[in-house]
Amino acid sequence: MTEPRWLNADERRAWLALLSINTLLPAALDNQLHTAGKVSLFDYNVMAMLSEAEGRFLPMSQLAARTSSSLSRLSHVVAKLEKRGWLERRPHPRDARVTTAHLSDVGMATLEALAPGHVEAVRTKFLDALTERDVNDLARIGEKIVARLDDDHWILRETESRP
Amino acid sequence: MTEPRWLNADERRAWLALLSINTLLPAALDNQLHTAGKVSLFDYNVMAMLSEAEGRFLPMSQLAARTSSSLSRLSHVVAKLEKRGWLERRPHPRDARVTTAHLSDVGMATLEALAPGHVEAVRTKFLDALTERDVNDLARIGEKIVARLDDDHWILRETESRP
DNA sequence: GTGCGTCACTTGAACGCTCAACCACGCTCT
DNA sequence: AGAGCGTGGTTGAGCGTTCAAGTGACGCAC
Repeated sequence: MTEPRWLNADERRAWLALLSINTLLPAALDNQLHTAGKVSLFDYNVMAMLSEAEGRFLPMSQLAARTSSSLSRLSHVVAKLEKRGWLERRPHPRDARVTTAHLSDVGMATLEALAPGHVEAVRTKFLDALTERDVNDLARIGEKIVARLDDDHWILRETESRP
Repeated sequence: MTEPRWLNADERRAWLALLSINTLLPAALDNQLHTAGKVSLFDYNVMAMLSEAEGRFLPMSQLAARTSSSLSRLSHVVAKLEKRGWLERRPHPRDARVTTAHLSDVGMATLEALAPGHVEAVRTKFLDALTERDVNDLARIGEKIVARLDDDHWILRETESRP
């Protein structure tokens, strides 16, 4: 049983900052989205990911990967959004195990109505605090951390060349 | 109504990475703490902040600030930890409005038992992915973001010289 | 010294998330 | 063809968080 390596000053600063961001930033963005349209940040993201997909639909498991969520959490949320008429679930034609979530026209319209306020909030709460160089550094560092947590996370494949 | 400024490539990368980290990192650390001792990351942090305070106690509102949480959330959690015998609530002697949360000896012992595994997890899930320079950059950038979200957040006063 | 506004918290209900159990399907092996 | 295993997804219970409302206590004005 060897003595653990405690955090040095910079490590502690980085960790505490990340921890704070982690609770403050989602809260701030949730807040804006909730007052603008009774939607959580996660709800928004689910719809945004669908809106960017080919045909505006994705299998549940791929949608879960794109939102970094568990299938269980996603299932509950999709059920909620479906009740509001923003999404529709359909069985996959070739594989009866998979369900695909489709963004409806109403859902797309809702998303488009919410989008400007949301990106504006992302800017004012977060990006506006940073220089261009900071943003670049953060993207690089952030992706390293994501890779450590999930080495084939989809965001790592977005721009990368495939073999 | 002007056209909103959408995110450029780097901004999008930084934002998506932060969003993913935000869900994956707490989940990973929660997991480790929960299997090691039925404690959430937030529970741990509450106790850690108390352990570092003078006399191992803090008024609820200061503890809330140090954990970036609402007073309501903290109140519920402190009640839970108090039931486990790790904390104790006492009225403030001079101001009857304030309650102070005191870390008990049992709580301190629990924290010390959990700490090595926790910092190890912080390293393996997060810090080990980064170079020394990355850690430094992240600390700087992270603090800028925190400042934007809450301009007198306590972590910004830790090392800074006071007027 | 009596209102009256504010501060520091607490509470309960509604909602969201996690975890474990479950079901249905497809694939592989024999 | 059928047994067994892995995959994709759903469900319900339990717990955690948020939100709005409520309770005292302090402090300032007059």
